[in-house]
Amino acid sequence: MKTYTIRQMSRQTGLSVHTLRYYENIGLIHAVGRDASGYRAYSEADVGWLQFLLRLRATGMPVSEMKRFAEWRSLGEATAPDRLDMLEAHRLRVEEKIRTLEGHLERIREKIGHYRELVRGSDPAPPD
Amino acid sequence: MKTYTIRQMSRQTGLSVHTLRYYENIGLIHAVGRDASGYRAYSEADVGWLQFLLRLRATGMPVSEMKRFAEWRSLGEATAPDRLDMLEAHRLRVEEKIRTLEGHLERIREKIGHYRELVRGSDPAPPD
DNA sequence: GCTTGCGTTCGAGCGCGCTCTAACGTGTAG
DNA sequence: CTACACGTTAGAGCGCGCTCGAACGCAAGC
Repeated sequence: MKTYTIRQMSRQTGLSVHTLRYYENIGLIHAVGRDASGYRAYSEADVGWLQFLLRLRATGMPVSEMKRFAEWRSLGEATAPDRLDMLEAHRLRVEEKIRTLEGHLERIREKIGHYRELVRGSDPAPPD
Repeated sequence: MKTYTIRQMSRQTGLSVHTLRYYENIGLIHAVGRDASGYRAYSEADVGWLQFLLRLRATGMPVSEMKRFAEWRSLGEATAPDRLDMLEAHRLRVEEKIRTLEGHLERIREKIGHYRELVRGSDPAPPD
């Protein structure tokens, strides 16, 4: 069974080694294996889990909530409904966030339109 | 010419009065008028500007960048091209961000699908 | 066997964007 | 004239999510 050092893990996930240890400390990553000399030995499953965590982070889930999720996960399948609820709530928030961003984006485009006119209008010596 | 107290402004924008003063301190809002007793008297233009600032914030522009924009704005029309450039760069970032979020969202939906199966499968006594 | 490099823990520090406190001035109602 | 709400400033403090430093251990090459 292939394992990864913390450095390899850092490269795989883009997280710093500091952050990897931090995530473990605060309970986001549970029970990372150790090799003979006490070094962390991450499994493939850990890679997948971290990538999932990063997805949650990237979509704006607060670390505190990710912690709850991680806790439930470590408690086994009985908590699957709770995790499902959390994910669905999160999905709604992300969908809402995208809609909001799209609204803002449209207004920013309008603003850019105004600026384009302004800049074009005040250009010294327009071509033709 | 209608003006607003800081409290009215707070209600209009959703920013706290603390934050309104903070924004002024750090240079995001320039030259707010004062009434006879030294109280801030925000103009309609200030409202519009703040709403624009909030749009930039909500789309993830860092305050430091907003400061540069505000500075340029206070320097007059000559800086319009700079502001246009900044807005276009920002627009690209927002568009990219939305795409990224949509990608993550899709994977989260898949995860939810897996959880639904898991939860459904382990349900005690499913109906029919 | 010593250097070099990667690993360990624990705890302090930091950057961002606010948020709040203290001490004090203003203005209207009773 | 007093109460009380609302305003002012300068500056300290905070919550989040890392990020880094100090002091130390293990291991592979010269």
